[in-house]
Amino acid sequence: MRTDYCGVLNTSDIDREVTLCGWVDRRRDHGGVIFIDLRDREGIVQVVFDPDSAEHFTLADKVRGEYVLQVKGRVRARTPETVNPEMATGEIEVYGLELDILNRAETPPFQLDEHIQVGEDVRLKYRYLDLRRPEMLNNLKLRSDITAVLRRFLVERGFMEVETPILTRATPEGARDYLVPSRTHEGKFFALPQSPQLFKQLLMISGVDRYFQIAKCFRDEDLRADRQPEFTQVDVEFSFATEEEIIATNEEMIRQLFREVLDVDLGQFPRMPHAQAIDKYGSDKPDLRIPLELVEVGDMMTDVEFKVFSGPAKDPKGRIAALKVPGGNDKLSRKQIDDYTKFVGIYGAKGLAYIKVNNRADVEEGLQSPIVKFLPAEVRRQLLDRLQAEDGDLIFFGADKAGVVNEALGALRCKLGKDLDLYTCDWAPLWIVDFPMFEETDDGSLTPLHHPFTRPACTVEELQSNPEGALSLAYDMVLNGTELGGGSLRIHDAQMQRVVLKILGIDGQQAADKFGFLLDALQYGCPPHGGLAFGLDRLVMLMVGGESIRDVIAFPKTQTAHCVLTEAPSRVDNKQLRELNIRLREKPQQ
RNA sequence: GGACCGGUAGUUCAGCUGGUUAGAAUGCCGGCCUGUCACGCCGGAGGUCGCGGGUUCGAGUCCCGUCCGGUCCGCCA
Repeated sequence: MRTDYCGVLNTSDIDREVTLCGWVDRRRDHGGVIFIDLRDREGIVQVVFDPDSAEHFTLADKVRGEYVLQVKGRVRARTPETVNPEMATGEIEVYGLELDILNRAETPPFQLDEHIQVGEDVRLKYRYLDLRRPEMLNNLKLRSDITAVLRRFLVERGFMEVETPILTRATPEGARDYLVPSRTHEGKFFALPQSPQLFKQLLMISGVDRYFQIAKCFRDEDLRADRQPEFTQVDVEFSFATEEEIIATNEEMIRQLFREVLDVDLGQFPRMPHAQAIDKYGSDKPDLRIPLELVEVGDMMTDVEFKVFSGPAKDPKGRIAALKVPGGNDKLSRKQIDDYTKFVGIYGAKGLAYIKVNNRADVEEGLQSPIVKFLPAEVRRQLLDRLQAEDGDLIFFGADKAGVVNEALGALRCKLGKDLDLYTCDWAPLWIVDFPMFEETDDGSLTPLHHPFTRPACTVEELQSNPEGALSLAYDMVLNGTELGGGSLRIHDAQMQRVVLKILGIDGQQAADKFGFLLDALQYGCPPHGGLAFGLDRLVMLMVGGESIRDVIAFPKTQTAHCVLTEAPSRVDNKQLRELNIRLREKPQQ
């Protein structure tokens, strides 16, 4: 019977008899002594077979090749002069007494050494070997620990885990759905859930007043390093709770998670209104580790002889913001500034004006910039005062539609933080609150900033008279510039729900078609309720310090939503297609 | 839908302005040595330079197309 893990053995185990199972990680044969680095999910230990051991000869015959082994042996200290404490195999070794070869193995297609970076496609094709690497196994283990802590936290507070359907109904808005054709209902389709949102609201009506679920969600949109087509939400909902209770409970949950898993105290999370986040950071998920802020300077630019500035300054939808990089003169070369100009171009900025503050006291000669000649001395002085600029500072400007300025300077702020390593702390959590209810799309119509079931922070009458100005009772948890989770109080009143849908351009008939079951349900005594959902993959990624959620998902997809390992998606038999009443337009190529 | 980076040995990469037989490290195979630990030494095998087309006397290298992997914009209520 398996009793031990290689990697957790230490000096306190000396003289213990152990049974180990694992893979041969490396093998050496020195002076008749055979050394095997045996790897299991916890790490590696060196097993020694000396020539006097009967098992030695079993192995010596087969000293080539790869194996899955079971070893019985005794833990002992290494002789001090031969121990290299920096080596992965540590201070102890196992003296092998018995050896069973459980299976043969091919040489792995790539080396599992930690110091060799292997390409993503090879790793994914042989994911089962990639996961054998300690850092990947550690990521999976941490993910398991994290869900264990979250489950325990929620269950202890009376939350009930309820599973909701994977085969469900297409929702008309939001992301593109993954569809599943129905065999028994010709021409009809299930959709995979983008989130359990509506089901958890229905559960509130059922009286499940504290619900949670660790739920798979599916969205057929293009992938990113932090976006996979299937991902996991920690979904939580409360009946009869205030926004304050919901925020406090979830904040405590994340705080406890960090305390237990990482031994990190996150402290109390600050709260910031959405409008302030946009003003100061150009983002609704600001990275507060970076001590840079956008400063509004549009008011002093309305009359300057520089249309790039005066235009947006006079445009009610325009914005001019400045971003001061303290000491940036020395830190940033001309080429880097050019690169940043290109960088903000990605977000639609047409340029990136800047001023180098060489001598703050001399506004005539002390400022170095392609644009400073357009600014009167008085404006220069005002500008330097407002930014509290000092000699050596570099000031970037964004001037455009507000959306472009926010996107561009918000992204530049994060890039500068990273490039110049400006981080002031390891963890910067916060809540974003007071979201607008709607945002305007390009064609002038309104779309929900959160989702159409979010409760407005106003009455039906106020909402109808000024929908653009309405705020919602929504909140996002942000950590280090990543949106970890978001939620809201929901609409529990059928009348309010109809009004919101109407503002979104969904009339009664459409609403009945699309959300009829929800509107019906709201009439049967829906308690006031609200909740939120965390992106588990992003949370785990941040906690393990990963760059991509692929590193915390056992079997992720590539950027084209392809599984290199199973080669899914794949063609299916014509028989299957016929049963589903699907005919392909073109003959599939083999 | 778009921008950018990459694709050369099992793996990680080098290969300049086009010019002999495409290299290194590591892994693999064989031998030697050795309480070694990213051991060491000697030898060997291993490549349709992603694919297709074009330019050229000549293409890994230049051009066009395409596929794959990645980063990002759009998209992601």
